[in-house]
Amino acid sequence: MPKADSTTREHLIATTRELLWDRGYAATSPRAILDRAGVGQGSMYHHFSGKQELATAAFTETTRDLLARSEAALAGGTTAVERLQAYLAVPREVLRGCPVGRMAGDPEVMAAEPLLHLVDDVFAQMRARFVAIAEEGIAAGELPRELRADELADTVLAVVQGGYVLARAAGDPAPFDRAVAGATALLTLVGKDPS
Amino acid sequence: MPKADSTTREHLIATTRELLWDRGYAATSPRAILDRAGVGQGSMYHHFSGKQELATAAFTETTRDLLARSEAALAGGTTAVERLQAYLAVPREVLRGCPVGRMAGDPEVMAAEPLLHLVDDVFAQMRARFVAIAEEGIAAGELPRELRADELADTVLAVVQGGYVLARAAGDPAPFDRAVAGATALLTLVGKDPS
DNA sequence: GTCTATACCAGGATAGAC
DNA sequence: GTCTATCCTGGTATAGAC
Repeated sequence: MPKADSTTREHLIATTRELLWDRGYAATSPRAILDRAGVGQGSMYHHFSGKQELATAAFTETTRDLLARSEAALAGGTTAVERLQAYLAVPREVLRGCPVGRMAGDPEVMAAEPLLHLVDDVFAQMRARFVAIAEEGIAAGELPRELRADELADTVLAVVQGGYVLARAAGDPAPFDRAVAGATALLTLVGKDPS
Repeated sequence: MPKADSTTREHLIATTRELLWDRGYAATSPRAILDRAGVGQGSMYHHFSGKQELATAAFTETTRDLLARSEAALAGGTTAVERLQAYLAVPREVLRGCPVGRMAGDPEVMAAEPLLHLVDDVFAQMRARFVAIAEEGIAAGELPRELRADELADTVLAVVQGGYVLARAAGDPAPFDRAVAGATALLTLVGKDPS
């Protein structure tokens, strides 16, 4: 496999990643990808079987990157509360939406097994990570025993995903920022006074 | 305007409401609406200028209903914490998604001014309601003064909207339920001990 | 008012030349 | 490997009969 091969292929993937993020899956047409990438149809159908396979390759990279950056953020604190707050505080392109969460609402994604699985998998991995952190916090007495680790994990995930929804609806990142700030404050309050 | 007029019109609207909820706007074709409603193209284009106008009429009814039911839930408690928790506890068809929030992710909705405005407006009204409730709670000493009412309002909204996203990604309502339960627990904890 | 027939454009995939 | 031409399908809207 020559080097030139990989170059066009990677270019198509990079272009597709951008479009998937901005428009979702259903609204990203092969034509739009090819126009933006500056190549003809032949290139795409040479490297991939079609739209779905290209999108899957592109989205696989996107999920890898996102998980890596989340992991980096979680490493940024020492206590459980600090680490969850560090995740909430990650800088995000709010109005562009979450590159992963956006896919969950796309009806065509629901019908495309490999894509659906990737979305599911990202959230499952983040959830597992957050559950472990919350459990440590509860065990260490940093967080009240009244909280359940699995519930808190999904609450944190949901605040971020829901914040994106609210921001997009308003055309303004402010609702996202407020939602995150509110969750951060709640964590600080319950962390301050473990019973 | 004769009665028969209104009947077909309302039938089209009701059918469209169902499809918008299940598939979103972009994925709801006039053909699908007409097939399900059992009428021809002529009926639709007689009563409405096209897909967008029909969808706007249908979605207007959807937002009215949703706001009414939210309002009913908020009336269900006495304290601020109880009222926000009552909203979180409203029974929802989780896997079907939020009929309003789902629209926020639809690229075609972003381009359809009247629809976008309706989505924005629903969240704005709910936010205003929640802010008022949270302010009362803080003023009454039920909620700690460290919390900001506007932030808490969006956090509650975001938990619900994000819960839908997580549930759809997983194909399972459990993440929604956990997210809501976690938020409910946090509210109880901060409400128990106002500083 | 409602129907069917038609028109037009775009999405997605294939064929075959270079 | 990549390009262009072509094909088929379905979304959306219009025309005109009943």
